[in-house]
Amino acid sequence: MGSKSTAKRADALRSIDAIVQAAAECLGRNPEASLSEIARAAGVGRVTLYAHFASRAEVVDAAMSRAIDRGNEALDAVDLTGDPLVALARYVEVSWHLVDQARALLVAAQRELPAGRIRELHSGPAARVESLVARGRAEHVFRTDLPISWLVNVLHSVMHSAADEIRAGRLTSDRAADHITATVLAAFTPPGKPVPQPGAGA
Amino acid sequence: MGSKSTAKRADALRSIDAIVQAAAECLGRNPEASLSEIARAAGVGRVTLYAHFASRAEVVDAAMSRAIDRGNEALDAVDLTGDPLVALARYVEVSWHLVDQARALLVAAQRELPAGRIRELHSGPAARVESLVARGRAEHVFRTDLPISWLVNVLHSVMHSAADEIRAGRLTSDRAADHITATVLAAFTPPGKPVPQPGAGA
DNA sequence: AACAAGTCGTACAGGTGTGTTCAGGTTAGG
DNA sequence: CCTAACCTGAACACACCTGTACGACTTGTT
Repeated sequence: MGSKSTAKRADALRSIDAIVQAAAECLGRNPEASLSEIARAAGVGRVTLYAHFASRAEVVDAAMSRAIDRGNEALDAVDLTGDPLVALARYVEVSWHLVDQARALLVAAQRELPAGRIRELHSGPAARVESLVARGRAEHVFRTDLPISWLVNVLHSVMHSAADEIRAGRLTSDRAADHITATVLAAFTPPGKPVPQPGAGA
Repeated sequence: MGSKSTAKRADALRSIDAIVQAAAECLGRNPEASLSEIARAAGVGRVTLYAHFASRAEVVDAAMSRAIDRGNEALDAVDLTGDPLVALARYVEVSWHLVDQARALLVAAQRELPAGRIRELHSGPAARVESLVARGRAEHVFRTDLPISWLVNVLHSVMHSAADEIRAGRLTSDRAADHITATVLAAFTPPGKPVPQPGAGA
């Protein structure tokens, strides 16, 4: 495709980037942040924002896409092979606070974007966890008496739970990952089998 | 205190009740439902609402208080003594959809009411679960390597998780309680001990 | 340098929600 | 039955957000 016709100026690209970044931050704090607020946080005029994004939905979409891309990028670097227990711990370590920051943003997206678009954006990261859980089940490490979708949802719920506890001042960031993995690994253990202990390898 | 001076008419009391009830329903569906919407749902003029509640915050507070009271009432009828595992299962059975309905309402409250008020309203139900979890820990049935507040939060998170799954059509209401208890009991199991099986009693 | 692209503040129009006021109709309760 | 309390729709003032239009100024690119 010819990229010559729409040769944007470096100036404009900088503005767009600042806007998307500010949108991710503002919407991450408050899903109903106004465009004025976002523009101000980006250090640009409100009119400039409208010069690059036709509607609020476009801004939300851009911010959401950016967050997903960042997340995918970080998760690509994580080794999810080997012992499912260890792999899951590695996954949690990287993604728990990513998921947290994206939560409020997701709320904004759910109100501004069509459901299909949400699913489209979310399908990438979701598939990663689902296949890991499926593998753990096949290897008899994770329980099979509950649906995969349920287990994945529980994982995300517990990560959100950690974010809540931190906000409430009842948990420190450095202990969050440990709490999450300890909880989830126990929740994923097949009935009758002993809950894995932190020290015990394999 | 003289209650004679403010002898409200039966008419007014009926209106107030209708408003609070409608508020609980509307805010339960949508945390940012307008007062017009609530008044309409209550079958009452918008002005009438303002005759009884000075501000939006007062309406939210009344709706929230009502929901908490209802919840407390229902929970008072639940026997939380005996085997903590069974007691927890009984608690989940009654409260999981109660918690769900109150969730959106809580979101509204968090935006309209001071944090202290929220904590005040929420302290009653919270104490109940906390003491149950504490007892389970004392009896070596629940894990002690994680804080009580964390375990309680996980319980609530998993209940929300179930509500999400139902809304997404991946879970039916009748199976929700089973999924929740199966998950939470495993999550609460001390490391090294086997996770309880549904069929196995005591 | 010079033109186009970008940015800016201001201002306007349309929409929605919040509180308040007012005059007139309805109903409960002594 | 009769009064005061209650309900009502309509209307107003205020605030905020969205989206658009305009003229003037600044900046990047060639």
